[in-house]
Amino acid sequence: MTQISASELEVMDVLWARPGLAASDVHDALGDGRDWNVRTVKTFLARLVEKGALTTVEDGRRYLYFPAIKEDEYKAEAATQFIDRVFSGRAAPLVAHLADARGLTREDIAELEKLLGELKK
Amino acid sequence: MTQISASELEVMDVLWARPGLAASDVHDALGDGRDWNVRTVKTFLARLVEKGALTTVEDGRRYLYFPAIKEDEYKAEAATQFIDRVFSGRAAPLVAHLADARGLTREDIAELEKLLGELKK
DNA sequence: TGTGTATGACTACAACCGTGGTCATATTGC
DNA sequence: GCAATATGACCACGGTTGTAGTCATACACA
Repeated sequence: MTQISASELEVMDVLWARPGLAASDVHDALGDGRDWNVRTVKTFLARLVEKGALTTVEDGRRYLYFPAIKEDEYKAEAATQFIDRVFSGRAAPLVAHLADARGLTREDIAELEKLLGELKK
Repeated sequence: MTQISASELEVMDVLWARPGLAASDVHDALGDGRDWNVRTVKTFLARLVEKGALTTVEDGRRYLYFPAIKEDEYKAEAATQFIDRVFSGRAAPLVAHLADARGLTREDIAELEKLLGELKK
């Protein structure tokens, strides 16, 4: 439902992993490869609050940020939307494309098999 | 690579299925549920040409549109990007989410199993 | 032969996105 | 106590996207 951009999602990932960070902590946590200006990160945080994806708790003169939506639910929804949009709702072709495009690892395959085994029950 | 929006992708889908349509034919083919104004469709077509996703052939005083990129290649790339963006590059969690979110059909599961069988070879 | 209609070229415009600047203020380290 | 720094509030700006409008022209039919 809530439309979250790619960059915003990176911010969400940080906060799903460690809820309750302040803006500068999020900035630090993004560190690797992502050298956004702190203000850029703050813009994303503000937009995520506007969109209802984060909530804030005041902590002195700053805010702590908490996810307002569940990671699993958001990602399941995103996956569904993506498959609908690109693969007309069919999951199998997606997996086939992945296999083609990047070669699933032996572990991926094992994991998928295990999953399918469970699904059959 | 080429950035194609969700709406533009619907147009591409029409032309991947039936290359060489004119703008008004694309408009008609979209019909179901999609009641974009013809001009809107033309805007998408023009943008797709700009982006190098379509090429045109003159046909009297109108254009026929042809895909300039392959459906399979584009979708494989899109799938890879999506998984990287949302699932840190791991395919299995995606399938798990799908199973959760929408319930894969028995056919989906069978198809995936067949696929995995082939991949193991 | 004049008028509606299809078509392409160009234009518009608001919302969203990536990116960060400005300004006022609060805090902290010397 | 004062200067550097951190923080939030607000603003900016160009690119993309969804959604068409306008204009000139070309054909098709009455």
